[in-house]
Amino acid sequence: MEKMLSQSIEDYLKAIYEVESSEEKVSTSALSEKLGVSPASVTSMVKKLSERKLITHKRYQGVKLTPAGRKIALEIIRHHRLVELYLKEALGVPWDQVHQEAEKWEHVLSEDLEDRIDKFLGYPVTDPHGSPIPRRDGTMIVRQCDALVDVEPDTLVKVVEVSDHDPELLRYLGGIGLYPETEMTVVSKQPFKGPIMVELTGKEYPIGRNAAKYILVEKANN
Amino acid sequence: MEKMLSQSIEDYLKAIYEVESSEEKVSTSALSEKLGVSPASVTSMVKKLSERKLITHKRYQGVKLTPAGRKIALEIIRHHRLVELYLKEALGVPWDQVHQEAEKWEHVLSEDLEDRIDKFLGYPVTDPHGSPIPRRDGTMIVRQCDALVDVEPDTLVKVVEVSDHDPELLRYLGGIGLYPETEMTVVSKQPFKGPIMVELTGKEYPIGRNAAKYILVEKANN
DNA sequence: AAAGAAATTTAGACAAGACTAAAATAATTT
DNA sequence: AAATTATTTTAGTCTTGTCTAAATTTCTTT
Repeated sequence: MEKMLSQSIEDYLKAIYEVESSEEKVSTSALSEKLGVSPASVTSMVKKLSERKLITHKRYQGVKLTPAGRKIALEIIRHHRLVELYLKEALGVPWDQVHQEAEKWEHVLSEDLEDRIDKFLGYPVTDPHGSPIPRRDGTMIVRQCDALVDVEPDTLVKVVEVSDHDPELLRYLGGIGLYPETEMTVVSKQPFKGPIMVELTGKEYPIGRNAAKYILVEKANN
Repeated sequence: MEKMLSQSIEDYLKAIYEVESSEEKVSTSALSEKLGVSPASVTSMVKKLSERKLITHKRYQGVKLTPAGRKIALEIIRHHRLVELYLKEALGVPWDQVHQEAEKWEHVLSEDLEDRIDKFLGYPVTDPHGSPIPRRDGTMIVRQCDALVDVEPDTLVKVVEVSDHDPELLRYLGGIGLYPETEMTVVSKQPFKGPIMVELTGKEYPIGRNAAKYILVEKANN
């Protein structure tokens, strides 16, 4: 018996999940930033979500998802990632555009359609950016990997995941052939916070330090 | 340069278009009924739509779409019908369910995705219920046809269109093999407002008078 | 033509979710 | 430790779209 949740609530829960994944504390300001909404708005929504037992909250100390809240967040993320992959596979939408489309579609996907899409795609486990797709039961496989920016030069790595939030970065990476599963060598890290040079398909390309934070890799078994 | 319209506004414009197609006047109560909101709510939305020049309105006399309003209504209907057909063709959603899914999807379809779906489907002209799909330029082909309820017995007809609003009716019709393009013979009209008997694939089936209002047919060239 | 019924509009309230400005608390610097 | 700065919360407002109840207008009946 699914309760009907507003799109706003779904967006907040998803944002909280995502901040929880990368930061220690889920602060009001982090959510404000992420959702493009004023801090005051976050506070009032946080109050509502607490009342509904979807998060816990101690004044001035950030929020945490309850199991119920996490379940919903993962369901939305599942929708999002299935839709991303579906749009790419079935309709040929380029990988730098699927994210913004999915932001809208994730909220209108029925369970029935979710299942049909899942089946059509052959029960996939990752989306076009390499992010794991949560299962229907609210579990998700998390892989151990490193940010490209932290990898030492002269290492052969395999791309695991690329953040989907910056279309321009995705276009650049797509242009040089850098996708999840791509293997490449970290050649050097230029000094003074300069770019990281990587080699793939025989050529060298620069990747900015900031961008390299959002590219997750694992050491390839060379 | 598309103005961003709320889902409510889109729903009202679509409802007005649909009522305009079948009734003389688009009354407050008809919209109230169709949209499932109170008459008072309709009045206040009507005021807003008038101000935006999407409809014209004379107090106590119903509303009319302006060309701008009609363009938007047809765009939403185009989305709706493309999505209906797409869900059926690409994902195998049964024809009695596509309507309610499309009610949600029609509001989140980008122009780019609209084009991709249109192309995928081979630029179709009708949806799964036989309704014409408006073109991108805001035009729509309207066909001349009769309600099944008005057809004289002993006539060979071809089904043109079936209303998509009652899933149960659609399931029944699907069960007896009655779809758009199906040819059948009107055998008799039972007295005392009894059902209409039709023959298709060698068998006779009853269709209620009320249902028969929502089945549009044309005389087949026998 | 007047009375009653039906439809429409007005008036006022409410919920969701956003905002700004100001107050309260926490963190940082001196 | 006090002062300054940053973060968070409170208080109050706004917009959108809904509602109910009451008033108005139109339609129908006699």
